[in-house]
Amino acid sequence: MQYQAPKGMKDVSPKESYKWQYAEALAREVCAAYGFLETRTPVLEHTELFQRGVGDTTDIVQKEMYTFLDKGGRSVTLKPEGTAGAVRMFLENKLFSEAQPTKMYYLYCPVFRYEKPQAGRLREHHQFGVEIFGAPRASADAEVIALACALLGKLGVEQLSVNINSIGCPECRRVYNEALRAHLEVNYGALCETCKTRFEKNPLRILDCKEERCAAIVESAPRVLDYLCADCADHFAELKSCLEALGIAYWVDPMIVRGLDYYTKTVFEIISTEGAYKGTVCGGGRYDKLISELGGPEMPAVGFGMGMERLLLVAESFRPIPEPKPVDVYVAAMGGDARAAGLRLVGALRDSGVCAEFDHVGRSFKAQFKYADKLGARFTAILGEDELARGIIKLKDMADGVERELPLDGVDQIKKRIDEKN
RNA sequence: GUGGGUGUAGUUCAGUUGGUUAGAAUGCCAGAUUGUGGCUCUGGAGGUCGUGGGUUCGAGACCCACCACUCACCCCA
Repeated sequence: MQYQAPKGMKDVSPKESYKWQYAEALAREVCAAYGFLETRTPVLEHTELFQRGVGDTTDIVQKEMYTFLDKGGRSVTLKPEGTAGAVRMFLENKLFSEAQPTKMYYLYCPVFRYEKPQAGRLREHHQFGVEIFGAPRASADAEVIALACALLGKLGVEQLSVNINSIGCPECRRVYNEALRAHLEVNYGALCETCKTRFEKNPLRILDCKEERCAAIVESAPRVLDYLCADCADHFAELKSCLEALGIAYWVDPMIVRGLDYYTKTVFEIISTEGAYKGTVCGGGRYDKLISELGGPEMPAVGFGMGMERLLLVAESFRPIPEPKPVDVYVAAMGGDARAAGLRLVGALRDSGVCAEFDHVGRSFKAQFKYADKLGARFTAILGEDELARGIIKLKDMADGVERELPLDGVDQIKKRIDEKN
């Protein structure tokens, strides 16, 4: 094979695009019901945006970004996640001066991370994400969680677990970090190498470590939830009661910390617990400091990102995605004049909203029938010299083989027969 | 970045200790039916055996390197 897509990048072929369109249509439906509007931002942003927004210490920024110099010598980066670009758009368009909150979503947003690809994790993937800016109350956190659950429900994903946690604001986190360090210090020698470097920079991340020895140490560590300040504790309590009000079952998982530095207070993950693909489908949280960190006003924010490739894997492990409707009528014409008449018929049918197909290969009648069958055509309109001379077509019902003569210009009658069938 | 597995037709795969012209199924095209699909039968097209080197009289098979895919780890969606 001479050319292939770059490593970790995958095509969506015409045969499978219906799956994406199905999920996208449902996502738009849910977003509309929840009052979110779509935003579209560039695939590229200035590198500083992510260094500042995602966090210099994260693995994403340190080693996973597609960063390069453009012809003007500026360092630009393919989006490694969706939020920073949305915030930049919000600020650049001065949307903060409108009535708040601003609720928006993005669909099929390509994001890039340079890492070794594996199941459900490519170098390029596409995100569905939502953000609410300017909404301090926990009902907003609950709303984005509810939105995610609603979409998953519509896709047939029933077995899921909503895991929530709070990592507090910078103030209570500082207190907690000290307590955590004090606990970890005793066992410092036993930590894995990466965790030793995390110890100074970001001890919270050690909670997330999958190394057995680290997990053992962390087990007895103090919990963030016990160190929340009054404001953050209230917020978390409010979140729980909002979720209860919305009828969303949840688990509090104090080990969720998320990989991005910008989170404050609420963090959450939605995990598929059954089916062929188990794992996180949706992750998000609150990031009250990010907008000001990127040069905007002090304004709270909450949102989530959902990898669409993974979403489709999960959805399909529960229930097949419905295939699009097949061709309504295949027009099989043979002979020069008949083909011309057939083309006119196809055009007229299409104008009236019928999905009509025509032969562009030069197949025999027989082969055209075969092909019509392959396309799943409900009807085949037969138009040969005889029919043309009589000004009719024979409309064959492919399911029972019954043919019926209809006038060649009888688009309405053909359409009526098709509508009866649908 | 670390460690495993796998690369043979469009696809899924056989291919014996290294031995003639690399096979099957499926899909595609055509014919049987000169104007009628699905079922059946017959035929056809389709392969630089991932790439490059090496061992050998002889390599799809053995050795080395590279590339790709894939799974796990790290991390994360």
